[in-house]
Amino acid sequence: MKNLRLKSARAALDMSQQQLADAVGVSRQTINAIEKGDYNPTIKLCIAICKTLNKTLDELFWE
Amino acid sequence: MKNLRLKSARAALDMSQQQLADAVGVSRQTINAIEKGDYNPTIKLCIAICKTLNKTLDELFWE
DNA sequence: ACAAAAAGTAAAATATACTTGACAAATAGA
DNA sequence: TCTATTTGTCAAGTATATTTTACTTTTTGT
Repeated sequence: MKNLRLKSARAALDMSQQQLADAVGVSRQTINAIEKGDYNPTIKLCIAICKTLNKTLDELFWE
Repeated sequence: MKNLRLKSARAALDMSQQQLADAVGVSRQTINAIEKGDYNPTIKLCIAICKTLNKTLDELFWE
């Protein structure tokens, strides 16, 4: 299932996938894959994404 | 840095590392390493741990 | 309509999460 | 003290997260 909360939080800051990827130090494809939902990032990356987007783990990754 | 919140939540349910490991489907060494803090589990595993211990991601893994 | 940027996707390579097996140190109970 | 359980730790192997390159499709701006 897609992570629409992540996509939405990124859009709210007007960031591209590339910009978010650069900010957290991964490739654009990794961000794309996380939003697409077909895999399982590390918690460290999730936390970096949350901090960049001013959200918490529960807000973006809790089910 | 050690994850003492995880260790504490596990102790509160009187579970051994082995029992938690079995409950979430990983090895005991993986649980030990996460509590020891010297690595970076996947979000899927973190969520499984949280559900088993009746906690949320923010409670156990947010900084 | 056109061009440029952003997003979706895929295959092969690399980095690292996680397993297995094993053993020592620490803790708990009789 | 003695034994059993739990925890800490290590090395080698396997599974998978992430990268790189590359190409197509979709969206955005003029």
